[in-house]
Amino acid sequence: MSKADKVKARAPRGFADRGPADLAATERMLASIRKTYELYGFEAVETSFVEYTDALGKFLPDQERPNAGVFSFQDDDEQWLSLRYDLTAPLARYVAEHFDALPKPYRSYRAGWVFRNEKPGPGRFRQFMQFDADTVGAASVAADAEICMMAATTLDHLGLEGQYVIKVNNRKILDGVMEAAGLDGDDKAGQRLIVLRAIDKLDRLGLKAVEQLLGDGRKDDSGDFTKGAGLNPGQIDTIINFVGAGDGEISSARGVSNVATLDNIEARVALSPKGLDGLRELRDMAVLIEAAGYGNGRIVIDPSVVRGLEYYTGPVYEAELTFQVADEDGKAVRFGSVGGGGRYDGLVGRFRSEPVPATGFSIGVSRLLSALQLMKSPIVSGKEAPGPVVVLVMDKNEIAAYQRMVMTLREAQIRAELYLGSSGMKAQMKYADKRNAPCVIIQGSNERERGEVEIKDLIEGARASDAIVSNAEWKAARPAQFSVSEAGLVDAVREVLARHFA
RNA sequence: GCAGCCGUAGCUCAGUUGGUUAGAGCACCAGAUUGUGGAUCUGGGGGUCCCCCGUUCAAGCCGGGGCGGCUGUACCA
Repeated sequence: MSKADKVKARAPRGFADRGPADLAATERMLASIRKTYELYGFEAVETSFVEYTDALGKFLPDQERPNAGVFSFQDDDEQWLSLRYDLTAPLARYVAEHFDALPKPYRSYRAGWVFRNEKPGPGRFRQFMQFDADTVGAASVAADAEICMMAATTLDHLGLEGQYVIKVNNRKILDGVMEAAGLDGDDKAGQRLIVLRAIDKLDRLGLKAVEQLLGDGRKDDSGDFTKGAGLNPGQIDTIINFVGAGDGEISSARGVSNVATLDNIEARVALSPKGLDGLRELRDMAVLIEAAGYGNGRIVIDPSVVRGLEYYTGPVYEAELTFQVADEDGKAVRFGSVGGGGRYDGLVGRFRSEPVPATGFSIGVSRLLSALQLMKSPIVSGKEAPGPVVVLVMDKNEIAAYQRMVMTLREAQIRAELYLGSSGMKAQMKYADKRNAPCVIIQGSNERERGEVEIKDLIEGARASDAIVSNAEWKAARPAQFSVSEAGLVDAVREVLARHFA
C-alpha cells in the first residue's frame, strides 16, 4: 500500500485530543467546582448527549431541518436528533419529563460535553465541556443572587480571588431601554437584535465601534463592512447613555457601587414599565449580594452584559477574568468570559401547561482550564504523578518470572508493568524514561543466580548524570543502582518512591 | 459567509532569473557500548513540494481554478 492510499491521521478541526496531564488537571478543577456546588446544596444529575431536535427548540422556521449550528441526524423513523449544544435545554427537558418526582425548587448541577457546529478558533472548539448549576421552580431573584454568589465562590475556590468579576444585568432593563428609544413593537425585532449584539461587543470593540454599529455601520480592520442598526442620533444617545451608566466608560464598573449604577440608570433613561420591573429586580439582588458580602467588586452590575440572545428572560450574568497573561509567543491573551447564565422562565414551560421559572449558570470548563494553565495555577500544574515501575525483560525465556515481580508490586499497591515490547535493554531504558518511571527492575542471569534483583532509581540517576561526561564513565558508574534480594523487592521500591514522592 | 495572509519531512523552516537525484535543524530509529535512560560521534528511515488544469524543452518556483490553515469580521441558538 503506497502512502498516497493511506488515510491521513488528523483530528477533525475544532476537536481536540487530551493527554494525561490535561486530563489530570481537568479532573482536579472539576473536583473543586463540584465541591463548591455540593456545598451550596446542589445535587448531581446527568442527561444524554443526544436529544430530539424539537426538544432543543432548534428547528429552523421552515420546520424542515435543524439549525445549521447544531450537529443533527435522522433516526430510522425520520425523527431529527441533535447533539446537545448546551446543558440548559436538556435540563429543561429532564425537569419537564420528571416534574412530579423532583423536589421544587429543584437544585442540580452537571458537567458534560456539548457540541456546536461553528467555526472553531483559538480557545473555541466544536466539542467543549460545560459545568452547569441551575435552580428550577424558584421565581425569586434570591435564586439568581445565590447563583451569582456561588459562581464567585467557585472561582475563589479555584484560586482566582480578586482576578475575576461576575457581571450582572437584566434583559428586562435592556428591553426597557430599547422601548424608551422607540424600538418596541414586533416590526422592530430585527433592529432590537442588532442593538443587543452591538452592546454585547462593547468589551471587545469599544464605545466608538458600538456607536457606529448602532448607527450606519462599521468597517473592520480587514476592510469588511458590518451594517449597523440604523438608529438616529437621539436613539443612539439613549442606548449609549444607558450602557455607560456603570462608570461612564466601559464595562468593568470598578469603583462604582451597584446601587450607584442602578441610580444612574434610573436617572439617565426614562425606562418603560418593563424596564422598571427589571431595575427593581436588580435592586433586590444588589441588597442580597451586599448583605452576603459579595458587593465589593466580586459581583458587579454592568449594563453592557447581554448574553445569549434567545431564551433569557430576566437577570443575566457573566463571569469575566480580569487579569492578563502572555501566551507562549509572548502575546497578551484575553480570556473574556469563562462562564455565564441567567434566568430562563420560558424554557421548561415549552413542555408543560404551567410556566416554570428557572435560573442557572454555566462554566466553560475548557476555557477556564486554559486560563488556569496560562497563569500557572497550582490546581492544574500540580506535581506530575510518577509513572509505573517498569520491569525490564533481560531474558525472554524468563517472562513468567518477570511477570511475577510485576504482580508482587501491584499487590503492594505499587503501579508496575512488564515491558511488552521487543527491543533491547537500551530501548527499554528509554521507554521507562519516557514513561516517567521512578525506577526499573533489572534481573539478568547474574542476578537470578544470586536470587537478587537490581533496582535503578531513574530520578536519582538523571541527577547523577549531570556530572558525568563520557559515556564509558556513565555506563561503568551505574549511578543510583543497587541490588537487593528478590524478597526485598517491594521494600526497596517503596524506599525509592519515598525518596522522591514523600 | 466575507476579507487579508499563508500551504516544502512528524515539528520549525531554507530552496538562486524556472535547470541534475529537493535540503537543514530538531524529533524518531540503529550502531559505536554482546546488560544501562543523559552527552558525543556515525549511519538510517521518512516528501504526491496541498490538489487539478495550463504555460514551457524543463515547474517547488510562473498563470488560472479548487481545497486546507491562520488572522480579522459576521453568526454563536
